[in-house]
Amino acid sequence: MTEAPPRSARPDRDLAHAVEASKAPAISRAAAVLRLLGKSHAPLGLQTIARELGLVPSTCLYVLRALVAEEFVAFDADTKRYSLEAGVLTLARDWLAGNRFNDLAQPLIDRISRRFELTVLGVHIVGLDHIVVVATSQSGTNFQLSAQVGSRFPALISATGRCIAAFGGHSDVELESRFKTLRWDEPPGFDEWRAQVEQTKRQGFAIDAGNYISGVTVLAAPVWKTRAKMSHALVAIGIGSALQRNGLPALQSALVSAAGELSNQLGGQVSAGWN
Amino acid sequence: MTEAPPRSARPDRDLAHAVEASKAPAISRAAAVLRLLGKSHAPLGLQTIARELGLVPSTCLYVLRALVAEEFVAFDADTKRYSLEAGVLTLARDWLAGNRFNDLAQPLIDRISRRFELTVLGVHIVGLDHIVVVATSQSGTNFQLSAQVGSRFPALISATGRCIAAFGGHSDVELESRFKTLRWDEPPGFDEWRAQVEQTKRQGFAIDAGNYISGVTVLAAPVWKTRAKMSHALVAIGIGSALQRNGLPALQSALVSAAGELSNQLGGQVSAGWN
DNA sequence: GAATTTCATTCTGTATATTGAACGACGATC
DNA sequence: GATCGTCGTTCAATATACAGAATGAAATTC
Repeated sequence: MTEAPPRSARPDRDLAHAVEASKAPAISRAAAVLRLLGKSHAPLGLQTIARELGLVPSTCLYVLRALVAEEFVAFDADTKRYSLEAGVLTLARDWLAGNRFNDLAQPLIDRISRRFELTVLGVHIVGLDHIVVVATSQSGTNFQLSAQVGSRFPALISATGRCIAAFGGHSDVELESRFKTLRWDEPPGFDEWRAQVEQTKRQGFAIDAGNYISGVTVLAAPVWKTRAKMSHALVAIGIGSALQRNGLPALQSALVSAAGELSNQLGGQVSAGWN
Repeated sequence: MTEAPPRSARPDRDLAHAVEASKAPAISRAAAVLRLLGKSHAPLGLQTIARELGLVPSTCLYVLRALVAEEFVAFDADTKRYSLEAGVLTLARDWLAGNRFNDLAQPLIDRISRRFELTVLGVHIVGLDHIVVVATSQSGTNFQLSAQVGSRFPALISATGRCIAAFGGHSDVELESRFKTLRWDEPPGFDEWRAQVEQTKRQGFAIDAGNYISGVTVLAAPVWKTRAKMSHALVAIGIGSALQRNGLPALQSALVSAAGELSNQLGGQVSAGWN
């Protein structure tokens, strides 16, 4: 009778692993809770959260209480439901304040966005497997291909991915294993992709012609914090057919030259700002 | 002999207290680390962080490692220094996505900002002692009085504070004790302030005429999520002398009417969005 | 409106996260 | 160029955060 079909069936094995390895498991749990609340489209109750993450309810309760006390999580005393609190905005502002890339990149991407009437992003390469959008600029005229600041993408996807593969200094075996996990609208074969990466090395920027999203062309140019380390990229996103007409070569050189300018500015002064 | 004079003299007694009371002290420590890194204008080393927060270095190291693993903290392997990582942006985006107030408020404050040529903010009331700026709109023409999204202020400061005092349902003793901790350019006396709060109750909005910042006038109108609970406020900020000329009464009614409209929209549908 | 499931929360013993000292390595100082 | 100070890191003992059962409250069902 009490059949209890497992609703979510996936009590977050990654979390279990992270908790096991860490010397501060409470922090892993807290991070998992925050991300779960972030993904959720509505406030969640204690049991739901615990079930979803594979946590013991009592432990989960203590985690939530601590997060509420720190103003990262909001608690509605009437409904007993939890959601993200505005405190997370403060951290984001602090990060942006200490980040020179954004201040320098914004005017450059604004200019390119206006001139070519498309969406331009600044992205930050975090770790070895993710990138985060940190600056955006959309031309009002185009029906905008929008991406919000804070969005995360797999490192190797689309044009940015080819840049990272070309300039990130990762081993071939690692590239191949990560490549297999990617989701594309129209996936390139691995050999085909390898060839495109090689071309990216030669020409200094990458193109994704409809692979990631059908009909959408993406350009990416690398930005170097130091000579050795590619830290960011500038990304232009437009409708493929429109781009062919409006002078792809001009966009390419504009993007590459802006990225180069940024690299110089970031590499120059070492002491102020740190990302 | 081992006198060990305390360098920073203030190893964060609040943190010590929070850790003591909590059943998940690691989370309090992690939050303190994040906030410290946020405030800092440069990456920090392990010892510096531990000293500043009154933590044992080894414990602090484990906290930092966990935060790095969760991509909330960046670690420079060369300099062994820690700073905030872009992962915090993702949480902020998630919060914004689940928040109907912002979407509804932005066009309204844009309109008021353009019409009266001043800075208009949407603020979120978090807990009993802080507000957070969640939306901003600056008129390009004025030399902008800027405030960034994510900025935190004491709940009772300036015009917003008078609104919270008037409509927040807090006890008089609590109001007085919190009032004493505030920092103003030109502090009002407590009795004077009480009278202004009473006036705010009657007229439905608040004015700060140069108290918080000399020469700057601030208006605030309350936004109600439910009949009982003031959850947000709309805030207009301008140069005092300019405001007197440009029709303060018109601004007042525009602000109050926008706040009322928001209250209706937020109170209406209960199920979508939650802040 | 009573019964029953589901929820949030408290409680207690134990596995373990935290502590403080010791280690090794780097950089500054004289 | 040797010494000293400071840094990041490891390790073993123990104070304690956490898992699981028990409790009470609140919906939900019949």
